[in-house]
Amino acid sequence: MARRNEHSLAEIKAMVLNAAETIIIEEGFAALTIRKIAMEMGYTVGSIYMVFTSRAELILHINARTLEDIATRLQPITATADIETWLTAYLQYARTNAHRWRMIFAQQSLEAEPLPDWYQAQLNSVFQQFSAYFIPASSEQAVRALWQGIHGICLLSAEADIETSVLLLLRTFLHGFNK
Amino acid sequence: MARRNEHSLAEIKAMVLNAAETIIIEEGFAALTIRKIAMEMGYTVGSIYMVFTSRAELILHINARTLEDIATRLQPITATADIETWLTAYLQYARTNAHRWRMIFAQQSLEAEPLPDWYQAQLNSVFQQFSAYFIPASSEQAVRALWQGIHGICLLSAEADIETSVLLLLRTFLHGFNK
DNA sequence: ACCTGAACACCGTTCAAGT
DNA sequence: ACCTGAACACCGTTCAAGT
Repeated sequence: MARRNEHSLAEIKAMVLNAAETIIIEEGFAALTIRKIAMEMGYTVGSIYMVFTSRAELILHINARTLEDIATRLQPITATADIETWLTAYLQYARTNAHRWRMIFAQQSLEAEPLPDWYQAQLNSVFQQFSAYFIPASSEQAVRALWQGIHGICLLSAEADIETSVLLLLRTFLHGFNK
Repeated sequence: MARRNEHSLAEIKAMVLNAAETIIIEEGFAALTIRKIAMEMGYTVGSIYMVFTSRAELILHINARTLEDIATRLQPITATADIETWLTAYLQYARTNAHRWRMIFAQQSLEAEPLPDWYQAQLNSVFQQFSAYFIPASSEQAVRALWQGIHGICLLSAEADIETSVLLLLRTFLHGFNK
C-alpha cells in the first residue's frame, strides 16, 4: 500500500478542509474527529498529518475560511447599507451557518498561545467592516467593546429574540454615544 | 475487593466536587477527566458514577457551586455600593477565579438540551443582583442584553483592559438609556 | 450494598514499513 | 516520495464480579 499519487499535497489539504466543513455543517463541532475526516475523504488518518500539524491547526484554518466567507458576503452591504442592515445580515449569517459560526468562538475559549497574525487579519477583516460605521469620532476600544458585546448576546442567548436584543444593545449604545 | 464503607454517598459526592474543583483551579477545564478526579480522591472511576450520572451532570453541579459562590460574595456589595463597584467586584472574581468562572460558559457552548430549572435559578441569582440596579423603568430584555454583552467582552478579550472595556460599554449604555 | 477494575468503544498523534 | 495502518497513550462509560 501507500503511494497513490492521485492528489497533490495542496489538493489533499483542500480535501481535508472540505470534508471537515461538511462534517461541521451537518453534525457540529463536537463531531469533528480526525478519523471521520479521513473516512469522509477516502484517506487514512496519517494523511491528514501530512498537511496539518495538529487538529488545532486544522481548526484554525477552517475558522479562517469561515471568516473569509463572512467578509466576502458582507462586503457588498458595507458599501450601500446602514449599520443596522449590515448587522442584521451578519446575524442572519450566524443563524444560517450556526455550526461554522459557533466554532470560531469554541476555539477561542481554549485560551492557549496567542493567535497567529494571518488569523488575526481574518478576524479584523470582519471587524473592520463593522467599525467603519463608527469612524470617525469613536474610540476604537468602545467599538470593539460593542462588537464583543454583540457576540456575548449571540453566544449566551437561548436562540429566540437574539436579533431584538442585539439591536437593543446597538441602539442604546449609539444613543449614549451620540451624546 | 469493594465495599469499604468509609464514606456515605453524600460524602463521596462532596469529595468528587472538591477534587474536581481542585483540578479545575490548578489545571483548567480541559484537564478535568473522570480518571483524574478518581485518582485525586482515592477512589476508582466507577465510584464517580455512583453519585453522578455523567461527566456533563457533574460539570453542571460544579458550575452551580461557582455561581452560588459568586452570588454569596457579591451579596454584601449589592446592599451598599453602586453598580460600577458591584461590576468591578464581579470582574475581579472572574479574574481571580478564571478557570472556574470560564467553565460556566464552556459548558453552555455545547448547546444540547435546555438547562435544568435548579441551575437556571443559580444563574438568575447572580443576574438578579445586577439587574436590580436598573429597576424600575428598564426593559428586562435590555438589561439582559447588557449583561450578556459584558460577558462577550470578558470571553473574547485578550486579558488586558477588560475592565476598561466593560465600564465603557456600561457607561455608554447607561448614557443612552437615561435619554 | 458498596466498590472495583477490566472491558468497550472511542479519541489525537506518531512512525516503521510497504510500494 | 507518498501513504498506510498498527501502536501508543489517552478518553467516558458500563457492569460482572468480588467482599
